[in-house]
Amino acid sequence: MEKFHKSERLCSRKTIALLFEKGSIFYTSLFKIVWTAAAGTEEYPARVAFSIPKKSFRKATERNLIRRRIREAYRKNKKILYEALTSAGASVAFIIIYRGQTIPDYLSVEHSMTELLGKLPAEVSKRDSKC
RNA sequence: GCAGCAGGCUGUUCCAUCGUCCCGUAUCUCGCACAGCGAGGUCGGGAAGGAAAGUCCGGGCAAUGCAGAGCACCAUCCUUCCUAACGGGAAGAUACCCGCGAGGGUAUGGUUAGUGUAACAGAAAAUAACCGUCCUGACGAAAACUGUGGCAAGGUCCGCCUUCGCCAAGGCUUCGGCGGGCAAGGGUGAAAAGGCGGGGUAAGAGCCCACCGGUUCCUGCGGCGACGCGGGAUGCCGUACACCCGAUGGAUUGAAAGACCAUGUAUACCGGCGCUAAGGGCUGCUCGUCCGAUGCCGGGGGGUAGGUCGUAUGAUCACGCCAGCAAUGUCGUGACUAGAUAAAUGAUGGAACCCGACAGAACCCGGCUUACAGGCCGGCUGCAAAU
Repeated sequence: MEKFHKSERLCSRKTIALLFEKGSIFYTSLFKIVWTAAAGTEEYPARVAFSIPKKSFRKATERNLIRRRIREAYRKNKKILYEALTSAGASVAFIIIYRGQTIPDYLSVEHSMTELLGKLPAEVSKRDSKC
């Protein structure tokens, strides 16, 4: 199923603040990702939040449109991430921040999203091996 | 028909699949401490705007706080009405400006009192004088004219008369600079010393007079009123803005307000001792008055994360009747119309057309302002044509 529950989203303001303080960062063509390893007690292996900077997009309608497209792309493709994470036995919390300066169409968002979701488990295992 | 004026309404639609938030006294499954609660599914219903925006006014709601006096500050300012209230709205008043017109825009408490300012231009922005105009002034120059007196020559009826003649002083004219009068005309300006005509004068001027416009006072009628239409007297009269004077209003914070539950620890709060200095107390300052840090002792409840309420039945919306020019109000009937809390409307495929503007709720209302593709409705004006 391609649902998107509340428990899959990042809801706590405290963990978001913590992420920006201590999280690891990597980039894809459209996004900046801030992530950290999670406790692993949750129902789902990942919790996510989306952010579009107010600096680039002054109008609320524009930010809404971009966030909805990103979220839709995540919802449709999250199973790639989930499979990789459950097989590795890891769980993460992360924020996707949009980097572009123009409003993207859905196809380019989806393309960049699959790139991101492939990259994130690799980053996680890379850090695990370091430690 | 074309061009325009003011106003009102509207703000892409449909189908399929997947997904988000909320609601349900619909239903199924699972868990637990099992008349219940929680999680998930299925079914049904609902899910952004006319400006949701700017946060510019006015309220509601909430917390804190409030002896008083003086001075200052800010906002508002024609009238009547509407409204919970407003700096908003409706209907009007007066003046000026724009438009052929339908109409539109701007201004508005008081002050013939006082003070200040008035860019640029202009002579001058208020004890006016550049050009101009005049000489009731003195002086100089010029040449023509005029009469008077004297001289000369000539004539003579011996009274005087005549002269392109000469001299003297004057008149008049013109010019020059000096001095003075004037506020008519010109030009400048947002604004130029009430307007216009006559008398008057050297020339002029409210200097005087008639009419007109205004000021102040008295007064009749109409209007709830701002005011309007008149009558009488007075007097000779600049404009704008600010200060000024008056009336009314002004506590602060803002839903991250605030209330509660649960959890179990920095120190709010109270009392005493001590200290009385900073500081705080309804916009600011001063006076006055009240409180009063730190420290010590005792009492005592709270930080952070989470949840519930606040939080959507309201100055609500729709329709109708009545009252009113209208804003709006009374009454009746019906409706329930987003409620999130890192924050909900999207994606994909297809179809239609005029190919979709400005733009996203965050405590809630009433306004104002700003942004905006297009479409619809009736009313009115001008022009053209027809009758």
